[in-house]
Amino acid sequence: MSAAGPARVPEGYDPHAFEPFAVTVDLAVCTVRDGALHILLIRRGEEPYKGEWALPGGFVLPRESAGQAARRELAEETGLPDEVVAGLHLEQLRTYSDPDRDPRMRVVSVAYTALVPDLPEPHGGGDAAHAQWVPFGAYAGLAFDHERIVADARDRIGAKFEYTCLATAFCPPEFTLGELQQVYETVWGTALDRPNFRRKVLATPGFVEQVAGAARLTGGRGKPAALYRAGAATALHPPLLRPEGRPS
Amino acid sequence: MSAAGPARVPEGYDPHAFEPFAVTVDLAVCTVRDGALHILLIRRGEEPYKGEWALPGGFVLPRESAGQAARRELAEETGLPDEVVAGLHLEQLRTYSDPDRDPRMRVVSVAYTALVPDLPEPHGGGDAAHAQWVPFGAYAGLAFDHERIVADARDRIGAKFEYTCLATAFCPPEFTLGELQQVYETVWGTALDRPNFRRKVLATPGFVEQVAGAARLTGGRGKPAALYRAGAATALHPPLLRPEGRPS
DNA sequence: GCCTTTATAGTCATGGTGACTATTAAAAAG
DNA sequence: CTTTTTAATAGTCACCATGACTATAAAGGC
Repeated sequence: MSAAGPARVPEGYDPHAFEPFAVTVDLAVCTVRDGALHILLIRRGEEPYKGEWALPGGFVLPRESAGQAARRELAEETGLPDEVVAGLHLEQLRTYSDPDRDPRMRVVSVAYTALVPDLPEPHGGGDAAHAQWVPFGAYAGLAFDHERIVADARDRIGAKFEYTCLATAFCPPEFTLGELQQVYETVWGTALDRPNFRRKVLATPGFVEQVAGAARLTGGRGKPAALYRAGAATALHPPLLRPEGRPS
Repeated sequence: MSAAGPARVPEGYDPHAFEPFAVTVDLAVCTVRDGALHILLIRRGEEPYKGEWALPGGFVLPRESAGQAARRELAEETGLPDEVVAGLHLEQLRTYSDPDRDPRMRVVSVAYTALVPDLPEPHGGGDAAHAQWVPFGAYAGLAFDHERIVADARDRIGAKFEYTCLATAFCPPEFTLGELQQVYETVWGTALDRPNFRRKVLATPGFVEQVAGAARLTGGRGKPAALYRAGAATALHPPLLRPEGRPS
C-alpha cells in the first residue's frame, strides 16, 4: 500500500515503532569474456560470509532511489568514468526479501542486472579494489542468497535475448556480426548457424547499422568482417528464438 | 550488497543509525470482466490522497517475505478462502523506491501482479470492504505512484501473454476457447482470427486440455462449445505474437 | 602458387501463420 | 416447421520466416 491501504497504520505513524528494514541494492554485472559469461564478484572482507564471493552492492541512501543507488554502486565498483556508466544497460531484476537472507538484520535487497562490454582493465575503483570477473558457475557458493540472484540474472538475460536487441550491450561500440553471434552463443550455450544468424539480424530494422567502409580482421585470419554499431531498435519482432526452446 | 559489499558499514552495525525504510507491497489485482480489463482498487480513507483510488497493499511484517505479505494481503482484500488464494497467480512486478513517492516517510514498495478469474462477488473481506473492480483507465489519477504501477502491470501482462500460458489464469476452471480468445483480445485490445487462434492453442501441447464430453452454450445461441481446462504447460513455444508487434 | 580460415551470398524445403471459405449445431424469428 | 441467426469447428491456400545446406570472396600462412 505504500503505507496506504486500510487503516492498519494510524495516521500519526511512527517510523521507529517498527523494526527497521534496511534496503540495499545488489548488482549482477555481467560481461562476455573469452567465450564465457562472466559476473563481477567481490571477496567479502568481514563477517558474515567473510572471505567468500559476493555480489557488489550497497545501501540505498536516504535521498536516492534504488536505481540511483545501483548506478552509483556500479560506478564505484567498475571505476569507469561517469559518462560511460551512464550509458551502460542497467535493469531492475527483482527484489529479494526473505526475512533470514541476512543473519544480522532485516535486509530487503533490490537486485539489478548490468550488461557491460568486455572492459579493458578488470577495474578496481573505490572501495572494491578486490572486485573480479568470475565465469558463471566457477564459484563454490556465494554469500547470502546471491547464488539465487545470479541464477535469476542469467535466466533473465537469456530470455531477453530472444525478443530484445540487448545483445549489443555486451559488445564494444563497433563490432562484427561474428562477435555479436558469439555473444548469443555464449549466453545461450548453443551454436547458431552463421548465415541464418546474419540474415535474421540484418532483416531486423534498427538492430544494427553498418559502419560505412569499415572492416576488421577477426582473429588475424580470414576475410575481414564489416563493422556494425547498435541500432535504435530495442525490441525484436519477430523474436530470435533459441534452438529447442529451452526455458533455461 | 544485502548489507555486504565493501566495508562501508561497520561490523557493529546499528540498524537504528540509518533513517528507517518502510517496506510495503502493492497489489495490482487484475481480472477480465465484461470484455474489459479491470483492476482492484480501494478508496483511501485517510490522508494523504484521502478519498482517492489506490492499490490495495500493506506493510511487510518483520517475519515475512514480500511474497508472503502479498499473498496475505491478497487474501484479505479479496476475502477468498485460503485454498483459492493459494492457487491464484501472483508474481512480483517490480520495486518502486523513489524517495518522494510517499510524502510521510521513506517507503519502498514491492509491487505484485495477481491474475484472477472474474470473481462472483465484488468481494469485501477484512479491512477493505470498499474494494472495487475498476476498468483500466476509468480512474482520474491514483494515489502515490500507483498509476505508474498499474501501467507497468498492464504492459507486463500483455507481454507475458505472448510467450506464456498465463491467459488461463483469467479464466474459470473450465472455459471455452472462445472465452480464452476473449481474454487475449481484451488484454491486447485487438481482434484475433478465431480459427487461427484455435489452431494455435490446440497445437501447443499442454496449453489446454479438453474436458471429455462437456460442452456449454455461449451466450445462449450458437453451437455449444467444448470445454477445456488449463494444461500443465507454462511456456508457449513458439510464442503467440500479437498483431503488428506493438510493444504496448 | 595452394591451403586454411572467416565472411558473405545464395538455395531449398518445411512449418507456422494470416486470410480466407465451408460446415455443423444450437436457439430465435417467421 | 422452416428459415434465419449465431457461434463453434473444419479445412484451404499462399506466404514468409526459418533450419539446413552449398557456394563464393577475401584475407594470412605455407
